[in-house]
Amino acid sequence: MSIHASGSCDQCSLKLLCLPVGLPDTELWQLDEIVQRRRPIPKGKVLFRMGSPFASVFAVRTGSLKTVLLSDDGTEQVTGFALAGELLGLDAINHGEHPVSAVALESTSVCEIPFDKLDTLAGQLPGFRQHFMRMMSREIASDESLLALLGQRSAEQRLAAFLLSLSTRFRARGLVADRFCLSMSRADIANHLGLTQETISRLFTQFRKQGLIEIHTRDLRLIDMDSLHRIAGIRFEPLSQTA
Amino acid sequence: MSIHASGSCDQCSLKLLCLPVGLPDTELWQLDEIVQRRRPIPKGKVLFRMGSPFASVFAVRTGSLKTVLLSDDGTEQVTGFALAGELLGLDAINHGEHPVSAVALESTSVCEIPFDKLDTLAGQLPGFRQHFMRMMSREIASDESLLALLGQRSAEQRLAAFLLSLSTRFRARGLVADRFCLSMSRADIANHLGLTQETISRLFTQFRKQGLIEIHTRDLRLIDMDSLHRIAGIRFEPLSQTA
DNA sequence: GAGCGGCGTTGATTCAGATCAGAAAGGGCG
DNA sequence: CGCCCTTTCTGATCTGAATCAACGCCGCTC
Repeated sequence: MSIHASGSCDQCSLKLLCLPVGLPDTELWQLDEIVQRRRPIPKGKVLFRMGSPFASVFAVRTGSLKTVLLSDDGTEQVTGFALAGELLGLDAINHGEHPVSAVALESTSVCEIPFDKLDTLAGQLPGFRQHFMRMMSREIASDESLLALLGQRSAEQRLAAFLLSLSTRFRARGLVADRFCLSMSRADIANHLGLTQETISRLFTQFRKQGLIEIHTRDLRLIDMDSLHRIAGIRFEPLSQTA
Repeated sequence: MSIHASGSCDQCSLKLLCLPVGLPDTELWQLDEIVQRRRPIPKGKVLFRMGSPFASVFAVRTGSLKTVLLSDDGTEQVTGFALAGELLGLDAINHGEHPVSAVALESTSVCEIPFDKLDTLAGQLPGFRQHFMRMMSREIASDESLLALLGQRSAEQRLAAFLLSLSTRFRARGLVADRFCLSMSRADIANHLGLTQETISRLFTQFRKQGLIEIHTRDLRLIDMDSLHRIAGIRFEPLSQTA
C-alpha cells in the first residue's frame, strides 16, 4: 500500500515526459487518482522480478533502474536502463508476467499505475490512449535501434552511441548533456552492449586519451561530442528510451 | 477504397492469431469494416519505406516480409521477419513515420488498418483495445529476447534459436513445425542475427552434417529438434547481480 | 588503520567469426 | 538449350574482442 503519496502528476517536473503528456488539466486528475506513489527502492533491490505476475506499469520518478532478462542457461542480458519519466513493464502486458526483472541502480522512486485502471482510462480519454500507444511504439522503435547497434556496430561505435544516447536522454530531462553520472557499472554497460567489462574499460581509457571524454569512476564528462558522433557513425536518432 | 475485398476477418483463417483475437462475432464486423484488403505485393517490393509517413498498421495475410532499418552510414539491419497474422507498423505510431522499411520476401498480401480508425475502435471496444496493447507488448518482449540473442549467444546458438523460433511460429499457424521453406536469403538471416552470410552457410552445412537438419537451398527440415534446443540454450555463467 | 571484497584497469594470449577470394549451383530468359 | 546473373558454398587468412590473469583502487567493517 502506498502511503507515501508525495506530489501529484500535476506538480511533477516530469509531466512533460511521462504519462501525463498531452492530457489537459481537466483530465489529469483522473490519471492522478489511479497513480500510486511508492517509497524508494534501495540500490540493488528489485522493483519486480522476471516471471512475477503483471498488474501494474511503473513510471520512474527519481533514480534509475536496469531491466535484466535471465535465460534458461543462466545468461543475463541487460535489455535497458530506465531513467526518470520512463515507463517499465510495457513488455509484460502480453503474457501477464514480467519477462524481465527491474533492478534499482541507485535509490529509486517510482509511480505505480495499475494496468486495469490505466486501460479503463485509455477507453475514456482518447488523448491518453494515443499517448500511451505512442510510448509503447517508441519502446519498439528504440529496441529496433538497439538491435541495429548490436547487430552491426563495433565495440567503439556501440559505446560512443550509448554515451550519446544517455546524453540526449539527460538533456530531455533538463539536465546538462555533457556531464553526468553513470549509475550503472561497467559490467552492466558491457552486458547491455553485448561486450565485456574489460572492453568497456579499455574503451573508456582510449576515449579519454583521445580527449573525447573525461571520466572519474562514474562521473563522466563528454568533451568532444562531434568526434563521438563521428565514431558512433549515426546521427542519432535516440538510441532508446530504455537504452 | 479497397476494391480487392476478398474475404472478411470472420472468414479468415488467421482470425485466431491476428487482430480479431478475442473479438466476439457481434463486434468483429466493426473491425472488418475498417480493414482494407490490398492486392499482393510482388517479391522484393516494399510495402512501406523507412521515413515515409505513418497512417496505417498492416497485417500479413499471406506471404512474408522483412523489416529493414537503414542507418546513415548505409549499414542495414534486418530487424525482423513478418509471417501471416503478424502486424507491421507498430513501431511507427510514435513518430508518425516508419522507422524501418518493409520488403516482401515473396508475393505477399496484407490487410491495411488505418490507424485513426483503429484508435477509434480501441476507444469503443475494450476487448479490442486490450488485444491490440497485448500485440504491441508482445513485440517489445520479443525484441528483448532478440536483444539477448544478439548480445550473448554464439553464431551456432543464434541460428539454432532462429530456426526453432520460425518452427514455433509456423506451428502456431497450423503448419508442420519440422518442415518449412525459408522465404528469406542467407544474407537476410545473417544480417538479422548479426552474422555474415558465410557463417550462416557454414552453420547450415555443419548442422546438416550433424544430422540436425536437412536443407536444399531454402527447403528446410528439422530432424533433431531436441539437439537444436540444446544448442540454442546452453552455457555461460551469470553476471554480477547488482548495480 | 589493517584487512577484505567488489569494482575497475591493464596486459598477454586466444579464438570465433569476419573478410577475402573463388567455385558451384540454381533460376530466369532469349 | 545455353547464357547470364544471383545466390550459396567452401577454403584461407586475418582481426577485434573475448578470455585469462594480475593488480590497483576505493569504500567497508572491525
